[in-house]
Amino acid sequence: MLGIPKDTLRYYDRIGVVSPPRRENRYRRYSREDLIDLMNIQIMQYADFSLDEIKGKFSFHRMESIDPAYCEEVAVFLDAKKAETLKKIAHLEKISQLLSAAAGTLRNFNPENDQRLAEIVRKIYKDIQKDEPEHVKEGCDEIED
Amino acid sequence: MLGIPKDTLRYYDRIGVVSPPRRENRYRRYSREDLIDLMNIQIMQYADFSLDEIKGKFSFHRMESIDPAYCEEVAVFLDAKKAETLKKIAHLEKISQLLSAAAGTLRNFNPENDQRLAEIVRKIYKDIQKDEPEHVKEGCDEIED
DNA sequence: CTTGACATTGGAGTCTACTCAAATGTTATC
DNA sequence: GATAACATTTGAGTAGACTCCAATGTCAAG
Repeated sequence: MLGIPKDTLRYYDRIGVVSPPRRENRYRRYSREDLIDLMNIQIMQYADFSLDEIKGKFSFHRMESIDPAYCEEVAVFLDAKKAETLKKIAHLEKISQLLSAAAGTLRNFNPENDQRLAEIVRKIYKDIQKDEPEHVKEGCDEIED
Repeated sequence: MLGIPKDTLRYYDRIGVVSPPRRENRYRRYSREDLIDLMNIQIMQYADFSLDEIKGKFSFHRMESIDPAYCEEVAVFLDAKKAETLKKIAHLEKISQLLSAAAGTLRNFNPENDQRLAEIVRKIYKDIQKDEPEHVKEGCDEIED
């Protein structure tokens, strides 16, 4: 119905993401609620959430009354994810620039293009190093070959 | 020197990404060229290339003269990667909208927010389905519970 | 010559989200 | 009742990029 392979449904059951009740023959029977859960999972996977993050959250439709504290908790979680997403976008935009510049330099080797590329690479290199700043700078002249 | 753990360097050697020559004692000795390769790898990993994609490419500095055909080949490869990157950005922008709308709806449950969220979700659902269109639509009313 | 701190190797483990296989159980049809 | 087409389970395999381990080799200092 949702295009989810059966092995995947069994996997979800195993890890406790969506565990439908069973009939007497032990066959799984998915209720409307379960389907809604599964659709939510599809959406959230599209939005880069891991199954672990998805687990348990977003079962509002199973609740009698809506708990505002819980809503706020989830909203905060979504905000964090959004901040992360914006960071990723910024990252990809830098990559996009890098790729353009690199292709440009490859196509014609003028110093202007080369300059531009070098600068972008330098910026990105700084970004990489600030992500893992535990290493020392010195010693870049110890090679002989 | 570059902040790459030794096990990672050995791994790169094993899979043939960067295989430095050895001394008589079989110890690896990284030349300046190797270092440049490793830096390029860091940059390319930042740009979402897999080690497999990186392998062998981008050893321009080892070449005597620059082969324009090879340059063009790599440039085309970079163009493809850029197109992919732009798609990813568009995807993440949708996600960003989704997350805002979802958080908004959670914080105050007015029909306007709800409407907006529902519409975004609908759009995304279409996107998901066009990515894997092999499943049938009918049969959404076979549940009884 | 021993000790410690490095290096080497092959092989195994990690993580995530499936995906597949083999052995067995259930159900509908002929 | 036999057979096909489903369902069930446990357990293992996949990809990618590491990461860790044990056994062993190399080297400089004391």
